[in-house]
Amino acid sequence: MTSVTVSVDVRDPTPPYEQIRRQVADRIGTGLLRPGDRLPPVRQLAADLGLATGTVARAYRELERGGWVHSRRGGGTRVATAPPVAASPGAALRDAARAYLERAAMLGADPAEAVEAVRRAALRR
Amino acid sequence: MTSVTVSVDVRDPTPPYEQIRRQVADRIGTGLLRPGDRLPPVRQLAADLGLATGTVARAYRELERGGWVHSRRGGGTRVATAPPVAASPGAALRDAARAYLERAAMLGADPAEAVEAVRRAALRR
DNA sequence: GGGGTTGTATTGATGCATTGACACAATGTG
DNA sequence: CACATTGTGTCAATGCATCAATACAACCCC
Repeated sequence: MTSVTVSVDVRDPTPPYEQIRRQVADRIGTGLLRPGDRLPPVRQLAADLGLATGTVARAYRELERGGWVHSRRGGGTRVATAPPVAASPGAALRDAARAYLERAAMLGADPAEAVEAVRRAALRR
Repeated sequence: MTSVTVSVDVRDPTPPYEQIRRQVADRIGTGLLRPGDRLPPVRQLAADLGLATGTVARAYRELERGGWVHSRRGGGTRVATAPPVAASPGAALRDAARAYLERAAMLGADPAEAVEAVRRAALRR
């Protein structure tokens, strides 16, 4: 039951509640967490991460405000039925590919070079 | 004189000094900023971003602590002669490709699919 | 050398994030 | 219906980030 797919880096100046918020939103946006999936109780996640329950509660509150999850007293917190972004691994892969191309362009590489770089990196595995 | 390639998002809970630190470190790591290149004076960058000079000074201090830049009173702040990471666009592109593959793997895509996704995304331009 | 530039340090004030403890409300379960 | 679970709210205390203003120190250039 190591479970939680969330971690907090205490050396990162980004507030812990925001680190949690981002990771959960990302996992929903990529479809790794799907509508209806249950998140850990605030107390449990807080204990796992070494945080106060209020901090995790803050993260869940922000996620709810963004439409990512839905919380109910006694009922726990679950991924919303209609998250704010298309949530499928396929769409996420397209997004990642597009972001990578943009990054490559910033580095002065044309699309062909970008593709080639991925091909080469894939071989190195 | 638009100049500075740095921006701060006030809605991001990440402290401004850290946002600046990351962007500058990234530009050095990608070779977009090269050893000896001059960074804006703290006062000017602070004015451009709407921050207090102390906040920018904090960012520069952290960058110096990390070996990214070197500051001298009256002499300004310049990119260090030997930044902590290999600083060339080529190396940065390889890093980006590797990171993209890792992300794709997290999304359940094998390397071949990952390459194909980039190829398709490149066509859409 | 002199004057402007630039990084650095300090101050007090303000707001936010977090902690730890506690209580309460709403839901689920036997 | 009881009881545990779970989210939520409150509280005071603590630390950090930021601001604005000021002063100082080291460097550059004419």
